[in-house]
Amino acid sequence: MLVSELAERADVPLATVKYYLREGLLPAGTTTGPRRAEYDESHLRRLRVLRLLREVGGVPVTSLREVVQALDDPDLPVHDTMTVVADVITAQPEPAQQRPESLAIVDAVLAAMGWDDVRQESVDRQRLASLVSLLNGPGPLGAGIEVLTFYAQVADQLARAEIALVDHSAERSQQLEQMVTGSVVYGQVFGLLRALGHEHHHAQVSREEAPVPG
Amino acid sequence: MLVSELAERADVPLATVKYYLREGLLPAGTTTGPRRAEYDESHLRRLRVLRLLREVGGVPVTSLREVVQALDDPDLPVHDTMTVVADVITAQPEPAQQRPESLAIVDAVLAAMGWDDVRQESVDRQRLASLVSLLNGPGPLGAGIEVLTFYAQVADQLARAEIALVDHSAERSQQLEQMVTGSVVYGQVFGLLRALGHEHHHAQVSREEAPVPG
DNA sequence: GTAGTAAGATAGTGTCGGTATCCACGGATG
DNA sequence: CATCCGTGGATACCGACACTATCTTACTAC
Repeated sequence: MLVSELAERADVPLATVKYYLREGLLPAGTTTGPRRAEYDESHLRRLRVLRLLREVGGVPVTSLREVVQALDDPDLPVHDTMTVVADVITAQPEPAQQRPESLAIVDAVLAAMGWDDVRQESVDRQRLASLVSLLNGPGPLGAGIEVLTFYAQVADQLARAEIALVDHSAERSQQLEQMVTGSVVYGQVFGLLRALGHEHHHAQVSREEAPVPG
Repeated sequence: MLVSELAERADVPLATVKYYLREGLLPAGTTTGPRRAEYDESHLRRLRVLRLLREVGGVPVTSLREVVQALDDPDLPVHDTMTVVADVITAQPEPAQQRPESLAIVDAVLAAMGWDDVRQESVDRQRLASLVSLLNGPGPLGAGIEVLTFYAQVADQLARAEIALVDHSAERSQQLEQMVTGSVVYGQVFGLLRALGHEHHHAQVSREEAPVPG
């Protein structure tokens, strides 16, 4: 297919597709003439993944470049590719200084969960420590090992189920595509369900506290 | 305290504090002279909440204005304030057209959970329907009622616990502050824990699939 | 008095994620 | 065979966003 068809099928403005091509997020089509190039289904799938990460996940374009680099290296094992992706797709730049004990708290939670396959250098581990610092700073909140471990136990249910759902017999690119998009989209889905749960349960306790007169 | 001290205590650039004042996110201090104004602890708390929503939650400044409007209306009951906030703080503009059956799927999940106190007009309900549309569109994913209900059950554990932790005897502003910031920060915390769980469990199955030789 | 800084207003800056324009030309169309 | 639409490719431009810098006036502490 031609680039205009690619854009139309993915429901993305043509100018944006050209932009992604420029940025190296989308591999060039096979040139069939001086002003002609052909794109195939793999381009379409890639484009859909990119838009999903951008629009649903809010992943910045510069991070997308790192994602595609990992995805496009056929010799990188699936798991290693996923760690690269994981380090990059979770929101927020926030470097933020952190109090020293926060990493220890995080590691205690990881130990309590038996999550001993989390890399020491995982960016998410650092980011979590930053958040823990923030929580234990000034303010009404606070994050002890018990609370965090409760959260981790709930997260574990999700993580287990989601990993179990991946078809490990499928080929590399399929697995990765599924895990990357699923991780982002279902992350949002869960967040929304949590918010809806808040709304329901808070309505319940509000009614108990202040019952309608009569 | 003077504005410069306020800025310093919250660890926010003075220019940014002035910007928030201009934008009406932060109420003006009490004027004590033509070029003098006093700020108090409530300003400091407000400023901390604002920064947290911005930096951790990624909430845009325009949405922050709606948040403070709701927070600053002392006659708005806590629960109604929270619904206003909930409609505004969950990420993404994404209007996105949706296939008609998606809302029905979402409502079936809500019914299965007994979440009958979710408002019909909840923005998150709509957003979730958009995501479901996306999931059931082209691509390797797909979201049936069963899967979504599983997610909702996990989310329910979090939502219940989080609502239960709120001190409902505290005064309005305290409750709201705690719920708003907690909802945002712990949302991030959970997301990170989920990612770390993915990393661990995926490492596990990867090792099983391709055991080290020897 | 005089140096320092406050408040308040106005204008400017950098980044991000696209859009728009332009060009030269090849393939489809009549 | 003439035309003209649309292509690939390059470059320039744009609007939103969240600040940031400057400038002015005047009080206040020394």
